[in-house]
Amino acid sequence: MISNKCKYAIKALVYIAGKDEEDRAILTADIAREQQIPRKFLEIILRELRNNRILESKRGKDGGFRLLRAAEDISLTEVMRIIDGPIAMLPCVSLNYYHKCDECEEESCEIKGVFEKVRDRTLDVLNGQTIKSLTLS
Amino acid sequence: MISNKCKYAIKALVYIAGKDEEDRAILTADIAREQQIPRKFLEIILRELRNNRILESKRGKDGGFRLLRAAEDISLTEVMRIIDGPIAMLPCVSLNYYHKCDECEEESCEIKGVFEKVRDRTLDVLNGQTIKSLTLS
DNA sequence: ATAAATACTATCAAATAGATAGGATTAATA
DNA sequence: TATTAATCCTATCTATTTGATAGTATTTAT
Repeated sequence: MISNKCKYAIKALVYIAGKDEEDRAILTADIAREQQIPRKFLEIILRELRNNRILESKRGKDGGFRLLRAAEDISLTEVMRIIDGPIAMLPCVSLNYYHKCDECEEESCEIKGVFEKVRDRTLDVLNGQTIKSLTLS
Repeated sequence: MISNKCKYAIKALVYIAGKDEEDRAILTADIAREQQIPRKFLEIILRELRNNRILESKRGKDGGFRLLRAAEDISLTEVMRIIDGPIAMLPCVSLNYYHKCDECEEESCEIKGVFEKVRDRTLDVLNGQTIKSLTLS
């Protein structure tokens, strides 16, 4: 399962992308209210997205958040990896967070192959998705 | 990611299935040693698999564990669901552990569709797999 | 100055992960 | 019946993650 935090992050980004034509920074409070996300928790999430160059923020009056890039250039997998880390089901088949299992040798691992296939089929679905494509659905 | 516990469970079952022709109960200590799994932790896992009718156990001298069903009748998903719970990435798309998200209405959820596809492609891979098929790979 | 926003720091509670310890119970067998 | 070898059970523990809240500092437009 993805975490609530990750779900909130995706929903917040889709919400911001949906307000794009308004040409103003989007408020944490608005997102929190509309998407039913705990406000202070959302603050943390938005700051994390800003620190990872998904969002830009402006402080003070008329402040808020905007997408730093076009919505079609922000992939779903990028957001998921920032918030939750690996997408793969085993560390030893992760493309972005690979590390060897302590207890087993990969050459003789009986389960690695299956989870490589799961990873590939999962990425087949996720790789095509962007904040833009989610906004349209 | 699946938990270590789940990985241990699968590996233990594959190990037991591999010793099938020997017609004797398999010891926790042997599995722990061969598969490099912490022994006391493995005890808990094996008991849990027994409680869920995957394994049978015999106590006392000459005791140990055996598969309760044929290895080809124990699916990978069944084991994963016993140990880790849902396979899906969102509660609202889980087939076996469904529950509605607190904060969103499913009819208007922008992300549900994608994660339904992920679930389906994941199960396409996992559903064909059994403890037997893993033993052969 | 004031108001309105994000930024930051600290903290917290509950759940989960990943175990470990120690003794109770059961069963085979000498 | 004593011994040995195994699972069973209960309790406990530490660290991490999840999901969040509180309070204050800082920035910015007007």
